Amino acid sequence: MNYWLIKSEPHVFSFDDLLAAPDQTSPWEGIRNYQARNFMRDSMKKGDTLLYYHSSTQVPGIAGIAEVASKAYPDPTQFNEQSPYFDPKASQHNVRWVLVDIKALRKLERYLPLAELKKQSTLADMRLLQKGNRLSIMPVTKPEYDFIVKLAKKPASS
DNA sequence: GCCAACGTTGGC
DNA sequence: GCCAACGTTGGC
Repeated sequence: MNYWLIKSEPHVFSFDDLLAAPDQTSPWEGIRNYQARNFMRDSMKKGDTLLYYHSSTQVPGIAGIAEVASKAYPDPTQFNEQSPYFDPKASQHNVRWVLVDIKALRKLERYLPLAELKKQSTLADMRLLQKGNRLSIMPVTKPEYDFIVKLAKKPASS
């Protein structure tokens, strides 16, 4: 069982949107970064646990817990000229991008802002918090995951 | 295969 | 909107 953090811009697709989707499941479209793609293609397994992170928003942070609901398969938006994720260099015979389905499990007891995560010495080595990190999918260690779940159960400290 | 130019991400 | 950091592209 692996743990991952995935980033989404909430104005595009928030954790609440995922909760509201049929069966709380949705294809996770539009990943156009090779490192992130390779994680999905090579390392993600159905049933892996996901921390759902909101980026590019007023208060970035972790909103909820989801799981991988399928293995990787071709992202159909790469073939769709109408899609913002269209990739002219991709074709049915030359699949460039894959995706996995994700399923919302539950919201965290409270939203965990990035600023609060940064204050946790336990998380000092977390990939999310490293300078210049731009990956939209990144591995999370089990200790990091456990700590974050526990942190969400505590009231926010001022 | 180098690397400059350009594009994107994402916090602030 | 700014800008640092990083990724991608393409000429050579």
